[in-house]
Amino acid sequence: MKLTLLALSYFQKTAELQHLTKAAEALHISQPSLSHTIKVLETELGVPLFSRSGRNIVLTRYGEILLRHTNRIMQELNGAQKELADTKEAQKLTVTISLFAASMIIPAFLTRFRQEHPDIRFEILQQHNKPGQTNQTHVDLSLSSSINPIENDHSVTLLKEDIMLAMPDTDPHAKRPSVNLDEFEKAGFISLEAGASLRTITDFYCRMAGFVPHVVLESDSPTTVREFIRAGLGVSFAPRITWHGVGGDHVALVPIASPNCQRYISLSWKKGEKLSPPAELLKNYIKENFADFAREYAGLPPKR
Amino acid sequence: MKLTLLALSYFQKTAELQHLTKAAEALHISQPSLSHTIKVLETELGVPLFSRSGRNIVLTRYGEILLRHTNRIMQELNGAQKELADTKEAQKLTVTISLFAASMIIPAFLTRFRQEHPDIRFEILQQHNKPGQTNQTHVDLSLSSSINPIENDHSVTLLKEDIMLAMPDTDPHAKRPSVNLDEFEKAGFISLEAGASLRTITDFYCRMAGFVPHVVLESDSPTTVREFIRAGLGVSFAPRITWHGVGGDHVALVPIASPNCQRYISLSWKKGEKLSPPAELLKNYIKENFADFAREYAGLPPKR
DNA sequence: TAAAAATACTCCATAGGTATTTTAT
DNA sequence: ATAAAATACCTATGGAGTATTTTTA
Repeated sequence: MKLTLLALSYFQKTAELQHLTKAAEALHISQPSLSHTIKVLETELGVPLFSRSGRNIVLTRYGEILLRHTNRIMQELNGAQKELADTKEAQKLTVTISLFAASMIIPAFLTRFRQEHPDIRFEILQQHNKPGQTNQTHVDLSLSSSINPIENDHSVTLLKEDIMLAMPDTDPHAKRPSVNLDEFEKAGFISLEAGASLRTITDFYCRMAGFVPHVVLESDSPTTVREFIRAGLGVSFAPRITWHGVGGDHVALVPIASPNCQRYISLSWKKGEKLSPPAELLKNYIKENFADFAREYAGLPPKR
Repeated sequence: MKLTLLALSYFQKTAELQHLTKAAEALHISQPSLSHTIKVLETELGVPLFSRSGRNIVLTRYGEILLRHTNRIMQELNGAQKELADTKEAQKLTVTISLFAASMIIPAFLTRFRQEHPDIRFEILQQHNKPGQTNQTHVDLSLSSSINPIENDHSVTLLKEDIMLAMPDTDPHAKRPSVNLDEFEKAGFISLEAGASLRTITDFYCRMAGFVPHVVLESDSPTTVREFIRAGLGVSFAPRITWHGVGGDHVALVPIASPNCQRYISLSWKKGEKLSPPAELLKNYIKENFADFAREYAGLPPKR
């Protein structure tokens, strides 16, 4: 295939003007060059596209056929370039956020942010640790949790929260002011899938209490977990603030006296690379407002 | 514009397989070459098309956009090539005929030919001597008329016919067995446009008779001419055989005694170049059958 | 004769190749 | 250790140029 878009666009212009010299001028190339390119195109297609009519040239029937298709091809090509440019432009206003924690609370939080910056768009990624898909897409910000606070040049700790136990209000422990984790060695746990950030933390606390939790069901949504608890399927760890939705009718939240179960929610951003303006904006907004927003969301008073 | 169809087709294949090495193999080029071509394409468009996912590659959102458009472009391109090939094929079965004479009789004649060769198609050109349009299209056969018979390596004379005068049957000359042309020195003539083959011949005969015809109206269709004669607008030269349609109700055809007015219809074909099989077929068919067909058409007995 | 297209040649940008390195399983 | 992509560097084809010739109004 020797066909090129260049040759086709030259052909298109030449067909429009039906005049080699003028077309060459309009295309900013020399007349012999255009003449040659057209000839190559004709040889390649095996049909004459133009025929001389006196001093000038006119399209042959083949030329007319090719012109129709060429017009559509060029239109398609321009459409592609325009769509790419538009998408690229839109992407500049998009902040990509990777969520390893606090996924319940984030939609409401971002909704509040959007009231101040309605032109900024978000892209939320939650499909972590999926095999074979080392999520390549560049990520501006990410929210995660850990046992100890994180503080470095590309991360900041936003919030410390206690991890409680959620259980049916029919459970013998439900009325107690607090429980010890080792009392639940034999209990069935409903928890996040292995590898998730909270799961790693709670597994650690269970090991501290001297057992490996017996997981009866894995789910990644607090609302779903609540339904299972209510149905009596088991108990679940419940971060006091960000999983506030777990509590409610027939589900009791009990503090854990020992070990001292807590986690830290932290925000990280791209290291080295400079954040886009909208991402920088959102980063600062999260730093300043996330903790208060979360406590308010959980019905607690603002801290400090 | 550095975009090439080649690069797009490579991209298309690579997108389909999401695998550089396999795509390179399928495209019969080396992997580094393909890698490079894709990179150039990405630079040209200013967006990443693929991103690495572990060992392999996956389309980015930009890649998906481009792929949609590329598929349409390639489809359009294949459509163009197919349509050109089909047209070229059809053209092989088309005979192009240029008519300078006998245009009235030709449709009926070709209809008879088509009964024997229904797959052959015709292209009839009649717009002669149009300024600026030296009809470029290649012509297989042409029919023309002249005062003297033509016989050479690319022409043959088909028919000799008398040229008569057509006039309203109310004209004083209409009942005469024959007339002399000089009697019509003052008459109004209806004739073909200047430059037409018959017009050139009749102008010559008028000059022989000592006058320049006073043309009141030009028309190129015998049926139209007949209507004008019937309306009393003037008289007209009428070749006895090929213009047979001129005679009829209220229009008389009178032989010309002096000068001896006649013309020869001849067939010419491309000189030097070989005729296509259908054109050769039609050439021979015309040579053998045109004269008899014309005489029959004119209600005359076959000659010789 | 002059305007247009075609031809002849020269040059260089780029598609394509081979060899090698980097990246990730 | 191996499969895949990326990089480095070299080669050669074809697109573009200038100069010239051919065609035709």
